[in-house]
Amino acid sequence: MNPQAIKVACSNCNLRELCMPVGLSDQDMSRLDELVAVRRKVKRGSTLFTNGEKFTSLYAIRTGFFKTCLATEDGRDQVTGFQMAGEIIGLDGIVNDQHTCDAVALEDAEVCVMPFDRIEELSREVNALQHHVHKIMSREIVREHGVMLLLGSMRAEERLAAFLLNLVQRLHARGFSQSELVLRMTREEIGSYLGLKLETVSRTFSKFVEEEIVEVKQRHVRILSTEGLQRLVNNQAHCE
Amino acid sequence: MNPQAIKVACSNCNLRELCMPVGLSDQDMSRLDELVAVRRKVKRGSTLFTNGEKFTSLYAIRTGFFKTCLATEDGRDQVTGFQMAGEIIGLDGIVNDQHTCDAVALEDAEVCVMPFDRIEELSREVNALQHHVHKIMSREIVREHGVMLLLGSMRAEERLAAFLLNLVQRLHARGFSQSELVLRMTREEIGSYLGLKLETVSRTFSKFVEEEIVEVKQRHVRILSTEGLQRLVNNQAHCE
DNA sequence: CGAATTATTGATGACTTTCAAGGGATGTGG
DNA sequence: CCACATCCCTTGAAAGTCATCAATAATTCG
Repeated sequence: MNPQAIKVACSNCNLRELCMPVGLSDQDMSRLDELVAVRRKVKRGSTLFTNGEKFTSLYAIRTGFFKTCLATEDGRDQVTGFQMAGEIIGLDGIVNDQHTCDAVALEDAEVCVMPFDRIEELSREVNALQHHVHKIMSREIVREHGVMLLLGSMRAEERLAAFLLNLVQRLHARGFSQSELVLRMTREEIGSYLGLKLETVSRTFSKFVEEEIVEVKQRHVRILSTEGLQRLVNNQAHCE
Repeated sequence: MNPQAIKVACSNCNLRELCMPVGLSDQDMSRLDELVAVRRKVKRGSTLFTNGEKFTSLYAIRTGFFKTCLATEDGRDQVTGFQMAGEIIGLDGIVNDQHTCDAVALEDAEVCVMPFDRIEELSREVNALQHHVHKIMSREIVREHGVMLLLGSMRAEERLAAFLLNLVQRLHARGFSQSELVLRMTREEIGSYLGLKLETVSRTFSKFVEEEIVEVKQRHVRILSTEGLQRLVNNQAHCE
């Protein structure tokens, strides 16, 4: 059986509270089932879309873990985000009808493909969907403001602490532990996201271990003191 | 006469190509005139909206110049953008029905107030408006990706060069010079946006002057070598 | 005109990067 | 199932970049 032919139904999806509007009538909900054209599997290491590619759809992550990253001709490189189940990617492509970054699966993944013209069509008829789409985009804008604050005003320790707290909080919202996590990305990818070199990320992890804030075994991280991380992020030391 | 009572019409506005969809029928265009409830004047130094304030409207800048900035309780501070005539601000407020940053006028300004529920209503009926709203939000997301690249991977000179090029390019799109500009913000505000201290911004300006890339007299900047700035931004030196 | 804000410049120091080397982990093919 | 190649991570030493502290000058605004 072709996996792409599997009948898709948001109304039955256990992630729907993450990607869909809440409080829909049954009628509206069943209309939303039309949103997802197909599902698509993406192997670890391969791309869901790439810079320059024509934009057609938004993608809701069902399983797996992605990074989005910019690569300029002159060799600069920036991870702009890490995305997990229930999150929507592809918003960058709307403005110029083509994607402006790469979305790379960091582990085998599956996404729901939602053709954007269908989203716009349904949005005109289902008010809750319309508003939901607006909220998703606004949320991404606000998230990026936070990253700008991080990159613009935090030191290495603070950045990594904020990063870990953010990750674990999102994982917890998905039913995972509040204190344990498995990083799906390399030190280099973390560094790129945080505006640091991989050695700095590694050293900062080591420092946290020394201070008994976390335990680290390669990509397995156990947070021993959430407050310790919080204190770092809220540090007043470097502010006027 | 109450200035807020002035009859507002996007269809006659000389900025409409900047904030409105293009290629509308006369009929749709006249419908869009309903979008703008009133205009509002904002004195230099005062805020259009502030963090925590209830979100009601998006704002199209008619005249003047704004900064948007985040301020956390622990004293961190980050300018997230500078906005000029024809640009839309307030998108951050949609997701949680309240603004998450401050919008401060850096010179006396006037904005068109567009109640968001009216935008959503009209969006359902005028497809071009719906798509335009999506594009504006997507554009903001892409812009922020660019800022992340800047903050995450560029050195001071490169950041300031990119900043100047971006500013002058936007001003040029509004009919101003390609080579001369008046900064509306302080060195500290530039620094906050670029993740640098004001002294570093000042020093970097001085270095550019020494290298005869720009002339600087306080806030008046004349670009002598756009290519020089471009070369800095596209520098391969710090990339793998 | 004077106070306050803004900008410049120098000296010093902190933090991060760069360069380098070695150890572990992972995965593939024999 | 082991061996080997590759990738990833850690750690040290040195260098570079930017921040901080401080003093002065220029400008703006009431």
